[in-house]
Amino acid sequence: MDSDAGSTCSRSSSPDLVVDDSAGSFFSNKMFQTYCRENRADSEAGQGRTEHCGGGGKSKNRSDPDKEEGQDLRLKVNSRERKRMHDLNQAMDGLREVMPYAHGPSVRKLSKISTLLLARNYILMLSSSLDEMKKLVGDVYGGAAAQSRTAAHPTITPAAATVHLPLHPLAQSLHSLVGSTPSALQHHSASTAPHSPPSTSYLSFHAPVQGLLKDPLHLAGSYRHFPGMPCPCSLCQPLPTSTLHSLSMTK
DNA sequence: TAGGCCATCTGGTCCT
DNA sequence: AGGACCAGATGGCCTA
Repeated sequence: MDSDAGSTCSRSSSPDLVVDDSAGSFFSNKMFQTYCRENRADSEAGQGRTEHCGGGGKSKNRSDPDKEEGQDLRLKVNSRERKRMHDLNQAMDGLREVMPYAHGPSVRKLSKISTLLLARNYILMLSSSLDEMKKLVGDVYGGAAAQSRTAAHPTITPAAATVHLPLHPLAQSLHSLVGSTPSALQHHSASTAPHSPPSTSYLSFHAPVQGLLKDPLHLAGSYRHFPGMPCPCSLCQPLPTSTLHSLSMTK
């Protein structure tokens, strides 16, 4: 397809570039070009046919409304499909927003496949961290509760302890998770149990997924981790300098 | 320049 | 019948 107008919207998955697909801009950009091209092609084809048929005006009159109807249908279908894909991309952007990688104008957007793979591993990492934390809290406050009972202190339930005690170190580690947009995950941490400090494991891929990409650090080529800012967080520390360098990529 | 990623078009299939 | 979903094809943009 000739999609010259695609230059204006070829990276339109980000909300600010998404072309309003509603009726107001129905013929904007590519749609307009396609519409013009098809009209031109049709008129040319119509000319050719009339020339070829040698004045078959009747058949032309009969076929044109059908053709226009078909065109309208095709345009409608195209528009719906475009809108569907835009919605999908918006959802993908929403997912990117809550993913633990640096967001910014100088940072290249995660690709779709990278977003999905990172999301998967992020969820797996959070799940295992949550399990680990539950275990730890159970161990610590199981003993603490027994002690408090003997000391006539108010009983602290493990759930309450989960909410209060480990918040400080976790808040720090959360910083490393959310990168430059710590607020992105704040509602998560507030509504769910706190998590243990993240490991770097969520950045790498587990065996079944690994085959999808050339290397486990394929993600690294898609975004920069804390651009321009040395990050002392636990997530960055274990990574060798060379790895961090390969992680960074500017536009 | 090759390869990756993407948007769009298009035809097919399934569902309501 | 109309709409949603899907996958293949195509062409543009960007980066190494």
